[in-house]
Amino acid sequence: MARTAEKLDEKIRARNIRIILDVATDVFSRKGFDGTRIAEIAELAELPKANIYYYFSSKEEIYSTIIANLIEGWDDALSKLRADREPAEALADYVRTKLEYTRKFPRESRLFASEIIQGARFLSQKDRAHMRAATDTYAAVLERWMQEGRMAKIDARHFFIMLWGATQFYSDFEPLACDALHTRRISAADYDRAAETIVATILGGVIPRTETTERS
Amino acid sequence: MARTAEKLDEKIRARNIRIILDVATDVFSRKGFDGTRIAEIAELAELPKANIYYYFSSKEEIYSTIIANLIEGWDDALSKLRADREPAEALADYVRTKLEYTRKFPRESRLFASEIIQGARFLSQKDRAHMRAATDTYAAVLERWMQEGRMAKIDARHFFIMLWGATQFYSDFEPLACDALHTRRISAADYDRAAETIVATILGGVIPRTETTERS
DNA sequence: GTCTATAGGTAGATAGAC
DNA sequence: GTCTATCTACCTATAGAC
Repeated sequence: MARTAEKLDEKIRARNIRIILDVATDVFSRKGFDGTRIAEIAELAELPKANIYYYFSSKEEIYSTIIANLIEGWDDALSKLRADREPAEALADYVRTKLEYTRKFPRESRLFASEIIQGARFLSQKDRAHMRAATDTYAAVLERWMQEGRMAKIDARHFFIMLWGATQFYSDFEPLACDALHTRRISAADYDRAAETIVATILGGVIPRTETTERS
Repeated sequence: MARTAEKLDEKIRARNIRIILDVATDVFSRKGFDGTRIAEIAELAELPKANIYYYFSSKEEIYSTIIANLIEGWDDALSKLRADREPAEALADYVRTKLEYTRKFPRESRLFASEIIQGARFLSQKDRAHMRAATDTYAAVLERWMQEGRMAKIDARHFFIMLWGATQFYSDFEPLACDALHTRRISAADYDRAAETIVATILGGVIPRTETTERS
C-alpha cells in the first residue's frame, strides 16, 4: 500500500519535472532569463506557481538544468568528423547532422544562443572546458586531412565557427531567415535546401575553375 | 540672452540624448530588452532616472530608436555586390565589409541579434520590408552571375544566410568564438583571419580538385 | 504533494519642488 | 532642464493550511 503510493508519487514527480523543464525551455528561449516569469511557466505547465518551487529551488536552477542538457547536441554532430573518413563525406554529414539538430530542437538552440549572447553567465566552466576540448580534437582531425593533402589549407577553427554560424541561423534568427526565404515558417524542405547549399559551397566553392576544368 | 540660453539647452539636450542612447545600446546588448533596467542606464549615463523619462517617454522608445538606426549597416555591406563587378572580388569585399561592421559595432550587432532571437518584437514592418527588398535585389545579382556562368549555381538566399551567420558569430557569440580560438578577446587580427578563411572557403571550397587540375 | 495568501523587494513611470 | 520622493504594479520566493 505504502509502496504503491510511493511509486505513484514518483511517477507524478517525474512527469511534473519533465513538463516544467519542457515549458520552461519554451519561455526561456523566447524571452531570455530575465524576461521569463515563473508565473508564466506555472501557467503553461498547468501547475500552481508554488509547485514550481516545490520541484526547483529557484528560477536559476531550472535554467541551469536546461543549459547543462544542451551540450550533448554539440558532441553528436562533431563525432561525424572521424579522421579515417573521406573529408567531403564527413563534412557533409556534419553539416546535415547539425542542421537536423537545430531543426528538431529549435527552442533549445535558441535558448543556448540567448545564453551566449548575454555573456554565457550560467554556462558552467566544466561545460565550456568540454566544448573547448571537443573543438581542439576535431580541429586536429581537419589539420591532419590538410597535411595529407585531402583538404585545402585553411584555419580549422575559423572554419568551424563558419559552420556553426551558418547552421544555427535557421532556428536562432528564424524571423530573418523567413523574411529572406519569403516564407512564414522554415520547413523541413528548407532545411534540406540549406544543407545542400552549405555543403556545395564549402566543398566546391562558388567560383568556377578555369575554362578547361571539368567538374566530375 | 534668451537665445544664448536656448542654444545652450539645445547642446545639453543633444549631448544627453547621445549619451543615453550610447549607454542604453551597451546595456540592451548585454541584457536584452526585459533584462535591462532604466535605473542602470541612468547610472551609467550619470543622470537621475527621472531625466531619462524627460528625454524618452518609455523604455520601449529608447529601444526602438536604437533598433531603427541599426538597419543602415545591413545596406552598406550588401551594396558591395554590384552586378558589373567580378563575382570573386565583390563577394570577398562583402564578407570583409560585413566583418568590419561587426568588429566596429559589436554592441549594435548583439543588440540586433538579441532582438531577432526574441522574435523581432520591436523591429518595425517598414524595416523588415526594407531588408526583404534588399535581399531580393542582391539575390538577383547573384542569380545573374550564375546565368552568365560566372558563379556556381546554388541557392542565393541560403548562401546569404550562410554568410550572415558566419560573419555575425564573432560579435554575437563572442564567448564561444573566444573559446574556439583560445583567446580572451577577438582581436583585429582574428577578424582578418576570419575574413581570409571565409573568403577562401566560399570562393574555392575546401576539397582539392582532381589531381590534374591546377589552381591559378 | 497541492494550493492560497502574502511577505519582501524592485521595476517602470510620474508628481511636483526647484 | 534637473532631481527627490513616491505611486502602482508586478516579481521571486515562502509560510502554512489542507
